[in-house]
Amino acid sequence: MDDYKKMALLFKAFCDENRLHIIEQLQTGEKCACTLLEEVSVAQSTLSHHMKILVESSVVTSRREGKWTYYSLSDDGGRLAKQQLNKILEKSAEQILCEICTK
Amino acid sequence: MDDYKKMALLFKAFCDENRLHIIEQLQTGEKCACTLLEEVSVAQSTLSHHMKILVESSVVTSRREGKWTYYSLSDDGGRLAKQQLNKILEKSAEQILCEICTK
DNA sequence: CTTACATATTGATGTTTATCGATATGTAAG
DNA sequence: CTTACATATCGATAAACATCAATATGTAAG
Repeated sequence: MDDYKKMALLFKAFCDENRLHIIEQLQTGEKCACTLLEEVSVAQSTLSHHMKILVESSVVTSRREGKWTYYSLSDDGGRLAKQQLNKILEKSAEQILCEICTK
Repeated sequence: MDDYKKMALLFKAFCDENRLHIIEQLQTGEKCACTLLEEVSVAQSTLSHHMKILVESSVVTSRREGKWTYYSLSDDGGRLAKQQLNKILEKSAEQILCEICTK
């Protein structure tokens, strides 16, 4: 089961304080890297590194427009993350039955 | 906002392949450490380390019974994780409106 | 075809994390 | 109060990761 590797990579998006901060900044809409750089106090190269991880995890998408790169939350990525979380936390039918019976 | 630190810690539960494997093993119900040790190919001390992280993230609960420690998925922890994921991925009302308008 | 600017990549460094073997603690049974 | 067994903690090590400054790439304007 190599699904675990992919899933772990997906959740890495949410494992770093700076990335959580970046994601929160994107809640109000698309932002260019230079705007994010003002909000998050890291070096430009560090921001670029985090953006790469976020895009690779599919949680964020990027769009180039001239000199600027705009980032935004991906609906598909969000859906995938929620779906994967549900999947990994889902209990088997037998366990649920078992819990009801022992109440 | 120190919420980020807590949130990052919570999602660390899902950032490691072995921990994902362990969580999946718990989907069918409570299991003792020695059973998990047979499933996941790591040293006993390593398993113990992962179980500590899982319990501290609130995703898993532990229960001691004699010599054995039993672990199971926590409903509260699962709820919290889902809630936090929804929170961090939630878009602002303005952005949603904006997206509708540009369609 | 330079210059200026935005972003990406590289290389180095310190920190965190996963892993293990060895040892300690905690618990039940003899 | 030993012994045996389950789990936790400790100390060391290697791999992964975040971070930065420096440099490269890519793009538009002069």
